Amino acid sequence: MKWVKLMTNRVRRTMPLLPISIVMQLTELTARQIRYYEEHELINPARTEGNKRMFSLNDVDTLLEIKEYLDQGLNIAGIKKLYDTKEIPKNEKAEPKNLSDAELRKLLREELKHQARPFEKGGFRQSDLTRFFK
Amino acid sequence: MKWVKLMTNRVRRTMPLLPISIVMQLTELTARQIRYYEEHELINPARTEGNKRMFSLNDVDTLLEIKEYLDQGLNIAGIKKLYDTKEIPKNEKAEPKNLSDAELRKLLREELKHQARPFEKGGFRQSDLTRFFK
DNA sequence: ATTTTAATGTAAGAAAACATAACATGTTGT
DNA sequence: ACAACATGTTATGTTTTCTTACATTAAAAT
Repeated sequence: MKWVKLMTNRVRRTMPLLPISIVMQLTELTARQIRYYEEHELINPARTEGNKRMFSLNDVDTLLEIKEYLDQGLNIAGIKKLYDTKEIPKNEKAEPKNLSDAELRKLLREELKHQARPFEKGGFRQSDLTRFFK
Repeated sequence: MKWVKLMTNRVRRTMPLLPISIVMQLTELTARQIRYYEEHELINPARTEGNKRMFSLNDVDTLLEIKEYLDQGLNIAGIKKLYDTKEIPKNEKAEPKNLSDAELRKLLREELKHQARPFEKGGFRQSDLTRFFK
């Protein structure tokens, strides 16, 4: 059952949750910029069935990085080279990748349920999604 | 500076990030159900300028709770009574609430920056939003 | 000093996602 | 059988996001 931990860990950071409007607020980038960076393959946000971009927390991280790099004077090409050079997460390809989105979300919820949280100052919630984001 | 910790802690759980489509997936509730629960004041999702609902992680938690309670045979009225009875988080009102959304997001980003993360198996990110969700 | 190029701004038109409202349906309790 | 509750469904309008194309601005190259 070790892989479940690894899995949910990866899932919660890679699950596409955020629409572009929120990412704009979080990163203070314009939609144009975000799409431009995608065009140049610095990010690869998921798409809904209707073709709308959906971003993961990892995507947001990357965008914040890109912003910093640009501030530091790098250009897109340089940043891309940086990313291309980064060692590819080897574990990534070893993991069972053939899980549907639905299955992954179910996984998340399941672990939610089974990790009963004792109490909390302000109430007595039974479940808490936020535990999956660190 | 202690309140910043408290603040970001509260912020990351109450910041409206998720559109209803994602919440539907996360909770396996229909849009109709979610709106119905809001109508009966079990949740109170934020709204965009254009009136679209935006949900926080706390909202998702609450929805998962509601689902469980309904499964357990409670009805809306019962659940509402439960929530109304819950002690109101006293600290809530003591905290400086007069911060704009923009300021709160800035706060988040700032703390991101200053908490430089050493390294990571798969790369060398400089910032990481996910740290704000636990 | 022009001219390119890179990054971003802006506008138009179409489609997706979401809103409210009204009516329909299936369950449960009386 | 009826009433109330929870949810489904459909219609219609608005907001958000998409792609594409052209404009602008600043830096780099000529």
